[in-house]
Amino acid sequence: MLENARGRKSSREKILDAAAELVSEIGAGRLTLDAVAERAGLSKGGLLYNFPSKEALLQAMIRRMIDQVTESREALRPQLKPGPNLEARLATTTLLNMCCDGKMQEIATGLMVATAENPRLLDPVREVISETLQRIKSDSDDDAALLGWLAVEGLSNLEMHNLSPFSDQDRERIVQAINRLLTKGIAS
Amino acid sequence: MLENARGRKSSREKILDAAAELVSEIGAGRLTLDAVAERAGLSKGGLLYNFPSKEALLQAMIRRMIDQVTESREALRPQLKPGPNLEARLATTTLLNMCCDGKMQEIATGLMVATAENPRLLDPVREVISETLQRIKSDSDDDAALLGWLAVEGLSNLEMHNLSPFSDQDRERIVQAINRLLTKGIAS
DNA sequence: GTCTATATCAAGATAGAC
DNA sequence: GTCTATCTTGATATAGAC
Repeated sequence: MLENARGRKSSREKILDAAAELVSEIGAGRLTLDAVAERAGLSKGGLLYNFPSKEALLQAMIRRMIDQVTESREALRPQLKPGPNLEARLATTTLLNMCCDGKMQEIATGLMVATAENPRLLDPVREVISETLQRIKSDSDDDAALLGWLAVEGLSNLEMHNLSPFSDQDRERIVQAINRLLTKGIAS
Repeated sequence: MLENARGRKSSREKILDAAAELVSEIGAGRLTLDAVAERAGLSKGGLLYNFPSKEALLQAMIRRMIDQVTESREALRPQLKPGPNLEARLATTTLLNMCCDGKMQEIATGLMVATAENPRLLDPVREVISETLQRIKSDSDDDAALLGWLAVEGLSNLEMHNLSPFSDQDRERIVQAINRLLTKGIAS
């Protein structure tokens, strides 16, 4: 899907890669078509052939980020043992994994550009989040699942913006506490 | 502090108000000095006398947002009954209150502009978050406080970007669950 | 499908009058 | 302290050649 018959990345993919890299390197507000074109190894005209406007490019960036998250979650599904709060565990683990390999930064800053340029670009994200909530609700009885999910949202948001005050040790304890919450629930 | 001897707002304050309003109305990426000046009721020259550059304006916006959060927290302090996890309860309640009156949106989008233009503008925010963590750690023994705080961070982040999938009913349940967590801890 | 050249414009910032 | 006028830059987008 991502490569053509010869096994080489399409211009489209190269452009999206370049844009994602740039956004995490130079910051969201400084993403320009010139820079993207140069990084992707083609001219601005070539870029604008593939994406007729900057907004089209941003839209495609968001779309791809969403698809990556979904893919990660489904790749993880067969590895988790069934049990209570499975969907919540899937959602949280997926997010936590992404934080570590730098992808999350790209996603965050990508979203940043999106909201800065045009809040409507976030519509597909809204939809995914809504679906995730349904999923989590559909397989959990208590509120622990929601709390755990929200805590991970909070943690990854902080990490996305380089605002996390936690040491590695702190983070490890927190992750374990969230897992405990998802398996044992809130004290009654 | 915010008003001069005649009880009228200073230009500085009018400008900061205007900028905050605009950011929540037209989006972070579209905040221009022209627009701010017009909304504040003065010329661009006048604006640039008060804030010599756009970056200076953004910096002041961030500063004021932080101060508002701190003030809210300290105003709340005498109203909460002492007990376990007081600092965590203060932090979470403050955040949750701000979400409701629209201020939070302004803050969020303000931060958005900041990161888009220049990640370093977030340095003071980093500092505040770090202080908050110290505060919370210093008066709680378990991890429930951290989890509750993170969950509220997650919730308010979603609400800040208009991404919250929760109904009023959902939200109410979640807030209660967080309070339960902060008073009763995680099941062991 | 990709390139170069160019039109167009918006925005930040400066200078100097009042 | 605020205004108007102007400079300058940088970025999106178009047009048409290859």
